[in-house]
Amino acid sequence: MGKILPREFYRQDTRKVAEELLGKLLVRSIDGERLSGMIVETEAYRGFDDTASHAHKGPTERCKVMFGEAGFAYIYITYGLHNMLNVVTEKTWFPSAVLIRAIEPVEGIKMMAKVRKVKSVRDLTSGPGRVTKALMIDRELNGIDLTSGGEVWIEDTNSRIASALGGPAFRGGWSNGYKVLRSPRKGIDYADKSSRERKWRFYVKDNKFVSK
DNA sequence: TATTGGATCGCC
DNA sequence: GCGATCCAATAG
Repeated sequence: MGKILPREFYRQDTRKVAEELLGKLLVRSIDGERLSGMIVETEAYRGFDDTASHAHKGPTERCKVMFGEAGFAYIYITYGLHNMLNVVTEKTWFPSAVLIRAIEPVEGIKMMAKVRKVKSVRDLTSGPGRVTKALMIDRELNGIDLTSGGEVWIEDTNSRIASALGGPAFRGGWSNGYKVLRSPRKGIDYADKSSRERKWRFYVKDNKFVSK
């Protein structure tokens, strides 16, 4: 079993956390069963001058978790139907979080498929709304601690990769390492120019679970 | 209190 | 390409 990432990890610069989360294992414990996947795509939302961030004008009822302690979950609904999972980063009162946009399924793939009702494995978790649906994460879990090993947490993956090598989820090159690419963030046309231009989306090159 | 528009997805 | 779907944010 991998080691649960401690609060110190989340207290680092949001862009560093976003990049370092790639390759880590996102775990959902449900009825004693593990559902999990490797994180392959993230986005950083950071500070008062980032007009793409919900929190740039200050705390509101929805986004107040982003102003709290690092290592907690910020979960909200967008477009009236999709739950988005973020991890809070950096210092208290500095609004910052990383959006988990895609994972590569590792454990509990059958259960994910049951919940998602899609044809291909690729469609299970290749987008932020798909990730939360597959892992049965919704805003009931907003504000939970991600460092205490309760319902949701993130693990180091070294031992996990070893045990999973050769498994179906790993065809495609995890055993050979991976390259990180970055780009502007998605779906933020409403933000100002400098915010739109920031390359705060991080993803694993050539991984098929990265969203389109 | 009313209006508006999303950190998307899935089907046409 | 477009409709779904509903809540938070803002304006009045």
